Amino acid sequence: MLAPQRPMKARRQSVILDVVQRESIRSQEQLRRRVCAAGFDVTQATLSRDIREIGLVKGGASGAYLAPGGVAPNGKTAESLLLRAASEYLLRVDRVQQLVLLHTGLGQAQPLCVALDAARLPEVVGTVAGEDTVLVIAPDTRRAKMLTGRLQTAMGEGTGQDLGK
Amino acid sequence: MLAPQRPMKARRQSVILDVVQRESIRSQEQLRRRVCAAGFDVTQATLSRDIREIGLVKGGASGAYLAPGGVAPNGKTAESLLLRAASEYLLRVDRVQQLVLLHTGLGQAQPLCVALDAARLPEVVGTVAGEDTVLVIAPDTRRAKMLTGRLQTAMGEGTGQDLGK
DNA sequence: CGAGGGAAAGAATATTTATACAGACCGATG
DNA sequence: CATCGGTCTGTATAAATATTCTTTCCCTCG
Repeated sequence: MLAPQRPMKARRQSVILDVVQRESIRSQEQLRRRVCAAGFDVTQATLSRDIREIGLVKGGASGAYLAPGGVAPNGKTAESLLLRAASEYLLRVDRVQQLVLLHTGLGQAQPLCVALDAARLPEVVGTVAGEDTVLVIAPDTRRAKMLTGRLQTAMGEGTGQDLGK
Repeated sequence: MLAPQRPMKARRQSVILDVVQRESIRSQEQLRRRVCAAGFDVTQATLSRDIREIGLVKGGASGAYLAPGGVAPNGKTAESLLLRAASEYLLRVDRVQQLVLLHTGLGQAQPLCVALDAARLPEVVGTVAGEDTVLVIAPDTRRAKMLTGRLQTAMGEGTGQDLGK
């Protein structure tokens, strides 16, 4: 033990929660890298214990770690909230004609969908939130493409595909 | 493999869901014993795959497997409710590429849609319920086919519930 | 001050879970 | 019928996770 350990554990666990909500974490090793990058030098064993204490849950279709209750970030303007939600929840964007599929971690489609609705973008006619995906119906293919690009930018880097089926 | 494997998988997964809800299962080996006892000779590998498909989640304070979305106190799972809803309302299933159309009697699309959403199937990205039709968007054609088959089976099997209870 | 207790965490390891691979089994097709 | 394509599964194994054991650091008493 080198580092001081007063509120250490609590802060670390908070970081863990944050990381897990921000991106899709599928192993403790992957998580460890993130947490280390955030300045906490931890081992897998400790993470295993932390995860249990926090009550994180692993599995679902995505196989990622999830926070049980879901998340509710505090309000900003609709637009900035959407950007924030996109950067936080959005994992991938696909488009099929005028339909856009937004992929998130399990249970995160709902908050993203709410943010998207609230933003009232002209490209969005309607949305349907699944468990880990939001279906967005755009007026036409052109605007679906616009939306796709916009969200991919917000996401940070576009990993999505654009199948024209 | 000697036994026939028609709706095998679906039944087995349904049993898994039941077992997991009935008692605290903390490992696949433990689950395997229960499922075997229910008449399904199955290996850990298959359970691992089933668990992912069903969308079960492991962790939390208990470290047990959980059905996402909480547990119904009366013991009815979202899955069994869906089977019941399907057998009751579903008249026909069509598929067009990755879109699945569920036909019901007038005014019955909504309840079926609710059941479908609650089941959180991995093949279901999102749903839109009309008056007598539910549109289901699957991630791709393959899973749309899976869903189609599954629902047609449920539709044919009248009373939905399985053996072993 | 010097036990004694307890939380915290690393190292090593046991246990558990996911996966690569291959075989069996349809169903459709030519 | 032979073949191809798909799904489903078991076996063996890799990968991931939980746990045991041990040490280090505070505290709190006496």
